[in-house]
Amino acid sequence: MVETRRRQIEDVASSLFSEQGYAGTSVRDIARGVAIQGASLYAHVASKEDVLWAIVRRAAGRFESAADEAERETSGRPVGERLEALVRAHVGVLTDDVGQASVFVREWRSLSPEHRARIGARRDAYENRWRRLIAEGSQTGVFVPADPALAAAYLLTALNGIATWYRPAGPLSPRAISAEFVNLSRRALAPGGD
Amino acid sequence: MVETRRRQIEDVASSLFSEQGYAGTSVRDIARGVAIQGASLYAHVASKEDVLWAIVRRAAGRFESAADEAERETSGRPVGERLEALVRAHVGVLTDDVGQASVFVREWRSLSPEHRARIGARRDAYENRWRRLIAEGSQTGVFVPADPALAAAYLLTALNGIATWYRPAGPLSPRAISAEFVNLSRRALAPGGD
DNA sequence: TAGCCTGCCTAACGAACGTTCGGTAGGGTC
DNA sequence: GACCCTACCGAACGTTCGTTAGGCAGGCTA
Repeated sequence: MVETRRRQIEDVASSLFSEQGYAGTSVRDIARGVAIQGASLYAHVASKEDVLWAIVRRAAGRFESAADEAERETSGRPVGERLEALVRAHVGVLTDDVGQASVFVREWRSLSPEHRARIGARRDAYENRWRRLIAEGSQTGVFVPADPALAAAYLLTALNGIATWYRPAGPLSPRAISAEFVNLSRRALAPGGD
Repeated sequence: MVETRRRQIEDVASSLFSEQGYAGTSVRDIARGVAIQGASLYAHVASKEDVLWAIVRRAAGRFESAADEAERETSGRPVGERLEALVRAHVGVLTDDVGQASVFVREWRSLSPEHRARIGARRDAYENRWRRLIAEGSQTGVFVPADPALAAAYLLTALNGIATWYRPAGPLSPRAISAEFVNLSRRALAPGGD
């Protein structure tokens, strides 16, 4: 029950943080979401920032292992397919738990300096995967010549935008979004258009 | 001096809000930025939210009039050129005042319900310009067939991402960013690639 | 039955929050 | 010299913040 409670707190905090931001959410708000008193939260949690850190860390892990799997599955395949798998994995993580993902995308600035640095390094490493892939495609002529850093930023923020508007109850299925965004992303880098 | 002071307050608030968020910035933080006491702010400002509202409203106006001008200048031209002008205008507003633009992009959720509704309507109208253009291009075969709503969301959030990482002192000039992002955006919608 | 552990409570802490108030220094107007 | 206005001050308001402390009910273990 302890671990369940802790998870429940993180889930409630995820959606509150994603709706109102970290600074805009009080400890008592979170507690209300799990139907206990604010002070009682501290039986399960070290601090408010500890909750944010747990959410962000877990979300980062999900992005990383999804990308790991995508790269493993498409290892040795053409660059275009590897990019497509990466896009699909990223969108999948986003739509799988929007609350958590949008906290990861938007609220990492609210972490303590130490945690922010730690997560910043992981974000850089993750973004570097995209840059490397784009650079490889550019050099081999499969992609249009593009600044890998700029193109990666373009793609990643385009995808991350999903976190701001996607709602599971909405009209668009994760599959439909993924398909369309894969097409847009592949074409953005594909030579020949125009 | 009154009007200057007010503008000075909004400028300081812009950068603070964009760095720490609206909820994470105190009235006394803003006051410190203009070297007066927190209470003295209220000689120039009705409330904290009033400052945010002024910033957001002004930023919205800048996006709108930049798009107006872009559409006026390219009226009657091919869809591809009109989209390019729209992208260029949007990126220009973003890089012209990153602080203000990123407050507009990220912090409109912190507005009061009334103001949030007002700005939401303007955001919708702005996004509709993009959708219409994309729909026109899709129907005439100039662009690839795409869901205009999804494609507009993709493009706009890709561009808006600039607000999160662009710094005037950084290595990338607004012109270079604009050129690259115009290319990526045009190609994303152009048929023929892959 | 005694004792302990878990999970929550109420009460309270000091600090910070947005905002209001009365006052005052200094310059411009009559 | 009397007056007023602008721009700011320090003090304080009531509220909320994150967090700590001590206690109590109820189930598990001995």
